[in-house]
Amino acid sequence: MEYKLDEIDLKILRMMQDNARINNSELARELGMAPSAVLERVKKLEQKEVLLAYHARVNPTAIDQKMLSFIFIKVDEIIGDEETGKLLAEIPEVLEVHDIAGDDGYMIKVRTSDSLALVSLMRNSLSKIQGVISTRTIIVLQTVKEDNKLIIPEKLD
Amino acid sequence: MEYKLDEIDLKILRMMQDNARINNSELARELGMAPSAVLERVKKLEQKEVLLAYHARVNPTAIDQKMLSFIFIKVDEIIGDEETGKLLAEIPEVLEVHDIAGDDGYMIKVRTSDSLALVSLMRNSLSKIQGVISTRTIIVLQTVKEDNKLIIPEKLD
DNA sequence: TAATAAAAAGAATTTTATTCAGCAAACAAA
DNA sequence: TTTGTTTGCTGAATAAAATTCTTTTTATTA
Repeated sequence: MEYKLDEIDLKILRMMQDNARINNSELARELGMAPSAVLERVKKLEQKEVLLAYHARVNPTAIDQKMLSFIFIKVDEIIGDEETGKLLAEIPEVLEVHDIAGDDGYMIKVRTSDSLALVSLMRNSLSKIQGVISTRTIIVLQTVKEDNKLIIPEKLD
Repeated sequence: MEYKLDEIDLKILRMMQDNARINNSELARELGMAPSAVLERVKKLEQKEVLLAYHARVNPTAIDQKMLSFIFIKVDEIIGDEETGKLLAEIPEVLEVHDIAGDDGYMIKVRTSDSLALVSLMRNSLSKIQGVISTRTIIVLQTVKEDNKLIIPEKLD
């Protein structure tokens, strides 16, 4: 399942990360390669799960999801901790689920329309999940940056 | 600058969020509309900043960015707090910067290759930013979910 | 070095993007 | 209501891109 990325692959990743809707011909032009060759590389990158998905980033305020919060969730270790994470991930308002070090268990990222919706999510969804002992909520007042663009190196050794 | 989204817009957003590389003809087919009409809508959504960007999601492990952490950053309130957020956002390893409630100041999301790189980032970049008083780091052991897909409603009132 | 495999180029064909004219519904103002 | 205006759609024409396949080149390795 190993796959070594060369400079061309990394360039492709960089361009696709910046603009996932760039067309194949444009990619090929920028790389100085034939479109067919580039297409093959892209398909291979998808197949090897280097390129995981292409997402449009939607403005949350435009669809009335003005509230962002992070919630630390302490989990009963005796209950299946693995399972708890999966259940959290199934909640649509939950955008991210991270298993964290320390005794907190999980940290999740949640978007809701407002604080009322957050409270009802916690009451109706979170608290019903097996193994959830307690929660601590961090309220985001303002987001300064939120592109999840990774640093793509020039080359990998 | 207001813009009310109808059901068709919301369908477009949903499809684009799921697969940003869907082509315009396919969109049109699914919507039962002419490609030209759909194209116009997409352009308008971009122009109105409802569609903010299109990102390829790259597998972090494939490019050797195995470590994920969140850092709480306490900021001297007397120094320009606004400014501090911007400076944090400029660090490429910093994927997200959130201004949070309470006395912590900011919470940032950081990806590095390993813990060494994290430490050096904190020493070389974070600590040099004006106004940063202290930091508290949360280490992510494992990520269960990390698509930042919002809930797109059927309709908006 | 010859054989084999992998990657790229190039060409042909299908599909898509893009532009634009024309039409109809919605809207606003008189 | 009437008129003029705007908005959003269709449909057609053309340019551009995607996709497939064959050939060629480059790398790999036995």
